[in-house]
Amino acid sequence: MTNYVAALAALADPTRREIFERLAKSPSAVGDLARDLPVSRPAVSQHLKVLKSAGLVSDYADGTRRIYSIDPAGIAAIGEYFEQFWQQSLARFRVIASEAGASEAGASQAGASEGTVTERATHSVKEET
Amino acid sequence: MTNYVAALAALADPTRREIFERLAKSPSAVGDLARDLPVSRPAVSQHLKVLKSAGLVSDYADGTRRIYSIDPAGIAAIGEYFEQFWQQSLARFRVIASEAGASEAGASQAGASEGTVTERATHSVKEET
DNA sequence: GCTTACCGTAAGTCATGACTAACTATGTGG
DNA sequence: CCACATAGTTAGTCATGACTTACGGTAAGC
Repeated sequence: MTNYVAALAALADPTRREIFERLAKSPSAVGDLARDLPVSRPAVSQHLKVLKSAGLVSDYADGTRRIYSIDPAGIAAIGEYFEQFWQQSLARFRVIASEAGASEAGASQAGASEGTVTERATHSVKEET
Repeated sequence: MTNYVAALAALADPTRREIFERLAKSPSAVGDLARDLPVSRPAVSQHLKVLKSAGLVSDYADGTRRIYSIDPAGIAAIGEYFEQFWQQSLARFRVIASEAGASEAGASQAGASEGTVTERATHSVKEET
């Protein structure tokens, strides 16, 4: 877990998230990224600096160019962070569901339907009013 | 997936993250949260509003008080978002490692964190709503 | 060596949002 | 009905950070 705080702050910015998602599709140089983005090249450089220090991307030199690609470390850090809360939310949810029965447990409007993580929730919760 | 964008933006703020983590430990009222935090009660109220619209917390009335607790939906949204990139980063990593061999692939030093999140990727359970 | 291409850094501007203080609204108990 | 307690809302202030322009620095081609 490199630093989930930095990773969260980094991906909160739309431009940075866009850069990150493009790098997830394919590694790219700074200029190539800036060419397809609505911001200047220095802006992209600054964003990459933030992403790198957050452990979300890594780079290497190729002549005068620098090729950036995503780094699994940062993703893993965030994954572990939320895994922790996932457990806690499950425990809480189960307690409320059992002791409160059908009072206010329906407060959470489970919008998420399918998805690996959501399934683990609905799998164990089993709220049979 | 409720809205991973809003969820990421919400948890990027330190105060909001602190509130969220406290709610993960135990559901609380607004005043109780503000009493243990270095900010005023209206500030907590505003943060809770953001967290709620991001699907990260849910609330219910208890007299004049409002009890807030974490909502699994928001966590699930972020989980799914990163799950997607986890796959891509793994694929990328494998390609680079195999085709580059020992050139400059050492740029990304993320071999350590394989276990934890990888498990989640393989955990695809399924169920019907 | 000199030019060209590519990138990072510095300084400065400007908008977003986090915060407080004052007010309003609603529920509870005498 | 009145006093109290709790919480959401509004207006305004202030700091953080996202962006651009200008500059410096390094590697490749002629």
